[in-house]
Amino acid sequence: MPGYWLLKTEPSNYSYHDLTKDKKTIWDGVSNNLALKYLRNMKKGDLAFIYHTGKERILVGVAEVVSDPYPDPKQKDPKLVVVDVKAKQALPRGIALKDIKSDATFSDFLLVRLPRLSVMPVTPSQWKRLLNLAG
DNA sequence: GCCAACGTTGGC
DNA sequence: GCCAACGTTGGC
Repeated sequence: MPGYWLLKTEPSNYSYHDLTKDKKTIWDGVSNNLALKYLRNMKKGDLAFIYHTGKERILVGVAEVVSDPYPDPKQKDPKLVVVDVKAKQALPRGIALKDIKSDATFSDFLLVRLPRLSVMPVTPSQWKRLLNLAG
C-alpha cells in the first residue's frame, strides 16, 4: 500500500501546471526539519496531493513519488533530501482550503493544524475523503 | 499589507 | 544551553 502525502508549493514559483508540463521534477528546497523528516519517510510509488499556497489555497492535483528520497545533489548537507515526483492527475474539482477548514472531518489534518508545514503525511481516510470531494 | 506562528540565530 | 531578537511563511 502506498503512503499518502501532501506537498505545498507556491504556484508563482512552481505550479501543478508546471509539473504536468515537465512530467517529472525534483522536489527540492525543503529545509524545515519536520518536513525533511516526512520527506525521508517517502518511498517510491507513494502518492501526494499538490497544494497551491498564496493567493490560490487550493488542492490541485495528485503526483506520484517516483524515487526514494536522496540527498539534494545541489546541496552539501546530506540531510537536505529531495524526491522525484511525476504529475499523475489534476483534480477534476480543486478543493479550497476554506472548504477543508470548515469540514469537521479535517480538524486533525496537519494542513489545518500546522499551517506552515510544507510536507506532511495524509492518512488513508483523509486521502479518500479528499478524493471524493474532488470528484 | 498585516500579523500570528513558528524557526533560526547569536549573545551571554 | 537559554532565550531575546529577528526572519520567514502563509492565511487573512
